[in-house]
Amino acid sequence: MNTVGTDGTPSLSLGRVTIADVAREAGVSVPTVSKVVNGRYGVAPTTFKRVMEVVAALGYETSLVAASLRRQQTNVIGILVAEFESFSVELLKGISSAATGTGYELLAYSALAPGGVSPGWERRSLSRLAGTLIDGAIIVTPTVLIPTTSIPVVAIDPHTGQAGPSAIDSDNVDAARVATRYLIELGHRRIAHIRGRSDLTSAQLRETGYRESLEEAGIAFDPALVRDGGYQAALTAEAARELLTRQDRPTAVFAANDMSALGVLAVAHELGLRVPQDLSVIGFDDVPEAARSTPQLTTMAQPLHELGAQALRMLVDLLGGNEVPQQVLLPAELVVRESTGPVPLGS
Amino acid sequence: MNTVGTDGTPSLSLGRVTIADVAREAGVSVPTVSKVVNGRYGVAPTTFKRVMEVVAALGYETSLVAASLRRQQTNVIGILVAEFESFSVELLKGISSAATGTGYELLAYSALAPGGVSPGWERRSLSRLAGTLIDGAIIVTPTVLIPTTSIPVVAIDPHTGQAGPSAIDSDNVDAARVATRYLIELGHRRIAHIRGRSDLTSAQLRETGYRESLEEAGIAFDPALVRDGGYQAALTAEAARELLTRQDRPTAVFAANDMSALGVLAVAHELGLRVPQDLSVIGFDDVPEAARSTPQLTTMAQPLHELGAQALRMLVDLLGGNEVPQQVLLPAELVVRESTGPVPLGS
DNA sequence: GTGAAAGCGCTAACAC
DNA sequence: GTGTTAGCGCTTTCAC
Repeated sequence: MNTVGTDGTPSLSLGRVTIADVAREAGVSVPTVSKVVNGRYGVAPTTFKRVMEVVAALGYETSLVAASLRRQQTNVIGILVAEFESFSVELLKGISSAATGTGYELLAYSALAPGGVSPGWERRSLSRLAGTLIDGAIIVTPTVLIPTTSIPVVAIDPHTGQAGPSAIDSDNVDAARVATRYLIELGHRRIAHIRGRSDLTSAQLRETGYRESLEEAGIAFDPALVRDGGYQAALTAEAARELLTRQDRPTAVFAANDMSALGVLAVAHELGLRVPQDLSVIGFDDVPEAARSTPQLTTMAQPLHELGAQALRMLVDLLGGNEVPQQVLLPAELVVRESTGPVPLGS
Repeated sequence: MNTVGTDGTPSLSLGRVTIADVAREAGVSVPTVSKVVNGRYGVAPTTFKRVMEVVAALGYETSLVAASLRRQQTNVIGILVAEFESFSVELLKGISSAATGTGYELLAYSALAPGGVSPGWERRSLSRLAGTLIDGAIIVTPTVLIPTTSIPVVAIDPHTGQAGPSAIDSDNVDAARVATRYLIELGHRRIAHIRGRSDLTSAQLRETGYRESLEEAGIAFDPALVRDGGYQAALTAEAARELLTRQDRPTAVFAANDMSALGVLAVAHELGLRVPQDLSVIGFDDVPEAARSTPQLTTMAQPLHELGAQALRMLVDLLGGNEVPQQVLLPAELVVRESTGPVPLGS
């Protein structure tokens, strides 16, 4: 990119300043500049000084790409997400604060598959980045089981199946039990459940918790009250419409996550049902939107920041050659807001 | 990394699968694999098929790093942030949704300077990534004026000074006027202002709007009521303590952003001042925390998602060789919650 | 239609 | 102390 004019001075081209530009300008070889820049021993003080001056003057900064191609280590941790939305971004905040001071830089990557989430995005991203750009990765809600890879990996909200990477998650069964039990305590007996993404353990475990609480209360499980929402508001809408237009419609809905719960709220509104007078809705996650909806959403709050922070700490441990647990479960907490209330009279 | 056993089959080493592994396995040369993978013309159908099969079998994916070192273009857009916190992360959501379908991938990068924000982090990150890893960049709240660089850049909440890159921001002067005017309408006359980061135009313009509204209402500007908060809760605390322990303390505070406003709320609580009965507080940004504080924060809501989305669209335009405006201003909106109220009797 | 050679910017080994 | 050589994984001429 950069060229040298006929007078020998570097031209002010638009390209990036390379190590060769610095070497030429300082009158030394490329490896010498490399040594100076990386603080290696074996450089004369005067040479060191001269090179540093040129580096400063030219504003040279080593290219992450070139360096990482050659080196085995980059001190960069990758966070792989399908897209940047409420859930992943809350985790990111926790990861970021935990990463401060560790010496690692953060690279959050989203391949943004056109046409929705394409299964296997994380395997693809991982292959593209691992071994070169990043030293380790945190993968958020993977769509496939991550194979044992070249670099340490930690999953948040992991995929179903055995033998995946180390994973962090909320105690989904317990949280789902608490959520369902809360609705039961409010007097509800016809409680629907909007399932999450069936390939994630979290979705399966939340359904398990739901069923367990029903059973515990002696309420027969009714398959007609369980629908798929895929953790997305849009996918939930149709399911909710079916559920809420039944003649024996449920008086309460436990949605597998907040996005789904918000989808239920929208459909309820559209059908003229008042929440919580006619219908109670409880979500899961406590993303920021939960506190901003009308009515505000009652939900099982996941410690999203802490989930992210723990994942980062585990990954740093792994990177340091330490052993880490195969699975860590953090407790979720019931946050009562406005979308839940006593069962309607006459139900 | 990958080795070939004495029997000629590739060993199952832990390293990444390289193009050479695929070539060897398929019995073709490396360039041929490259052509197949990149869909170039001039490959026999049978060869194409065989290579693709090996690619699938081995799970090969081209390395972003190696490819971008050689290529001039990567189809990756970089988002450079100091750290992942409420503000930057809300922008990220907007950027992400606007980027879907454009064919660009997103790489959000945080160098996480140890010991707080180090000035110039974005210049450093940009140098490390530009020209190789990313085709263009969006820089959030830069700490220095970004020089004209090798790649297109768009700034959100730009640095002061002339001739920076194209920038997106809220209409800060107008928004600050609205905020201050609202407090005045509530009867307040002793209105303090916690300034933002003085190197950002947003902070300067918010102070300008504040002063203009005071003047408009015939209230003399009192320098003693203006303190620095640096857009951070922690930095704001001391300033707020000074302000609120004065005998002629203000009855209202206009904080330059929500983090500062939250800092004021904390100090007020600590001093036993009731908000809004004893003190009104208004913030700026409307980050998620604003709706979750006690009391909930009245604030000037920036269209954070839209700011991010616009930035992305501008960058894509720039990347496409189109002209874009030097500056785009989006309107902010007053969101009244619980932290503001009429001036206390007897003040 | 295919492969040999060169080179992107950098760092690691090893001469000198 | 410093420079020469090699090579990371890939793409791009350009012969054959």
